[in-house]
Amino acid sequence: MSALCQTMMNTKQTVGLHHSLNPGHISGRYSPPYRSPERVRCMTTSTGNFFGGVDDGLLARAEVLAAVDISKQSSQQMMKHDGLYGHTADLGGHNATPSRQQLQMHSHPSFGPTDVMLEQLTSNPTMSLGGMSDHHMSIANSPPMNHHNMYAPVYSHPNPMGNHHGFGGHHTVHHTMHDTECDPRELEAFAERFKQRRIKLGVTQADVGNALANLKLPGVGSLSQSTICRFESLTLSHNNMIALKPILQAWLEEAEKQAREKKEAEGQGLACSEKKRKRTSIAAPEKRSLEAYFAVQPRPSGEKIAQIAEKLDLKKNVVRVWFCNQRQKQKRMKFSAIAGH
DNA sequence: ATGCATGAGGA
DNA sequence: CCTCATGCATA
Repeated sequence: MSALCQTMMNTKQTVGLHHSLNPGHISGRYSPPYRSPERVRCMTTSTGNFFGGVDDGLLARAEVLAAVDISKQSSQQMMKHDGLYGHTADLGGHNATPSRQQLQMHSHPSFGPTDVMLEQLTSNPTMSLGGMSDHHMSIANSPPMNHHNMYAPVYSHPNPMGNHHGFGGHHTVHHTMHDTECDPRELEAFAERFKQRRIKLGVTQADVGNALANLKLPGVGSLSQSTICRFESLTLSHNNMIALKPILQAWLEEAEKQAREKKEAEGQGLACSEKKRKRTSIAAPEKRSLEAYFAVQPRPSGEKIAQIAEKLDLKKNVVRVWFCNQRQKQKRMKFSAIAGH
């Protein structure tokens, strides 16, 4: 098991924040106001399955057949389906995922300097959902920060020497990985403790996310409520969990320290602009179909995706993204084999 | 808590 | 186009 850990821990990556995000001009999949006309169009007028959810089994089978059929009649080939991860194990185990670095700074144009008052680090019971705003600014990664820790939140360069982590000889390894344990058990325990203490402090997940920026750790900006939530519920990739742990740990310690010393509330006023993104909602029947397709081919080719999209009356990009997200989902800790404890 | 989406980085 | 880390919007 330790070997397993080793193999999947060789991804160091940044915890930077990106997303400069612009208003939802994107691709016109969402209509600005209210309910978008598109979001539910697939519910009743869809291709052929308009059954509320009666026979799933049959439907699923039918869809699978359809999927196979499609690939035959038009592609006549299986393309390159290399996604062999029907077995819930890999988590990037086989592929020594390199790494990535993503850091970029963007501060909200409207709010420059960000008042610093350590606000959210400790919040008193009176209010807890202080900053729902989005002032993600972020990091300026600093090169010289990685200690022995291979999971430094930010790493500065691609590392030319290659094999930094000996996942090749995964067995005699135990070396430098103290505080950044790759042990799922440890992570789980920490996540649990973290949540408990966070709640005790009366801080919301969103607060934590925003407060992270105040820690001013190199390469660490704020995070969303989503991410904090996923960390606590272990629904992040193993590597992601490991990368975030030290950061959240740092916040926790800092917050508890300050909670001890002082108690003062502060709200950071942040107005939100007008940037509403409409979330596409894929109706159940279509979703079931997609799942069926996914079962037989987790990584359909672009052409196949187009076919599926047409068949389900969904935009191709929506289908593509759905598959991407589905694949990612499989790799999340909670459901991956290694997390099984 | 989660579904769908964006974007960086890498082939 | 994919993978991954993340986020907005929403159930």
